[in-house]
Amino acid sequence: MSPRHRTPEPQCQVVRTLDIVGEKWSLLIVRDALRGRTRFSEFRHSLGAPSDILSARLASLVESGILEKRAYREAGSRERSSYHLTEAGRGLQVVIAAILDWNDRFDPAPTGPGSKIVDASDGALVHVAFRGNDERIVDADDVAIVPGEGGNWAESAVSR
Amino acid sequence: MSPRHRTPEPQCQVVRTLDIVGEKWSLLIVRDALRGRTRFSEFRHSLGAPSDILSARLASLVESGILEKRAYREAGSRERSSYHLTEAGRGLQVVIAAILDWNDRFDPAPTGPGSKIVDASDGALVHVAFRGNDERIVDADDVAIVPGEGGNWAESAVSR
DNA sequence: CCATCTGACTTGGTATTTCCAATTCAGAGG
DNA sequence: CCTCTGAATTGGAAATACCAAGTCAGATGG
Repeated sequence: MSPRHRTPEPQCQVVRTLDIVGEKWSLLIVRDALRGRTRFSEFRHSLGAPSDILSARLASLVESGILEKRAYREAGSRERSSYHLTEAGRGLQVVIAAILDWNDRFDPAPTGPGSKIVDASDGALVHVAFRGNDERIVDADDVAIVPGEGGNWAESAVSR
Repeated sequence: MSPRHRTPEPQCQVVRTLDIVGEKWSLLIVRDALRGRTRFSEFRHSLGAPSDILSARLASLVESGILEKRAYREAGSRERSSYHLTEAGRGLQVVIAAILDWNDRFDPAPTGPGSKIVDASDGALVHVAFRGNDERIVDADDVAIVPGEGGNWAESAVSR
């Protein structure tokens, strides 16, 4: 079940991240969680995912520290589990937001955007951008992705 | 082959985007393309993906306007195809960058980051952040994802 | 020309993953 | 007990990915 542990451990951040949220439904669960959903039945209804994979994905997201499992009890029901974003899970908001921005720009839904990102204080629209070490905004055309310390890009099949 | 066209067309931007780059290998191909790779053999070597699915993914990325197919000819070889990012494809750099940032922060590779994002002019590190309508940086804790015009979040299984 | 080489696909068979329906399971309540 | 409800599991069908081998087109070379 777990692509969470592989041999050897990949160094590419994209591969590492996809190992955590790259399986089908995983990122949509995170999106739903960011929308405030916490329960199995809520995810099930809003996503329409099969219950067996939903069950598996929730477990795997808990295992990788994206969600945290808590117990809750509704009056007249037995104890059940709810799933809450951890700090790491909330951190994925930027990734989701980048996806929203990208899609609005390059593949907008005819009915208009399903979600938008706003400043919680005033409701103003917010977008994702590149920021330098100071608070300066850097134009997307001026940034480049270059190898880091752990990066051997030229290697074959190891950049995974 | 094509999840590119579905019934009905999903309004959630995340679903729409995953329909384009959510299949296995797709986003890694984009990452490689951002690193400057353009040829089938280059993708094949650096990714280690099976040639049949690499072939299918390249075709599907071309079809959805992320990559553009061009012909090239190496001295002493027959004409072949190379794959270049379109504007939409280059736009995915922000998404990739957000993933890099997230992974560095919450799941860093023991050997150090495989890639980093820099300002091309001075090589300084650059990060992904939220930006308001002016050039003001908005703290991640102060942003919220809310329904847009096309968003009926409460609905069941339609938020797909 | 016919044979051979090389890189880019295809193909055929197997393994893995997802899907779906039906079932089980754990309590709560009658 | 018997039933109800929501979460999780099971078994089998379908889709997807994987792997090795084969094709195919055009260059090179006898």
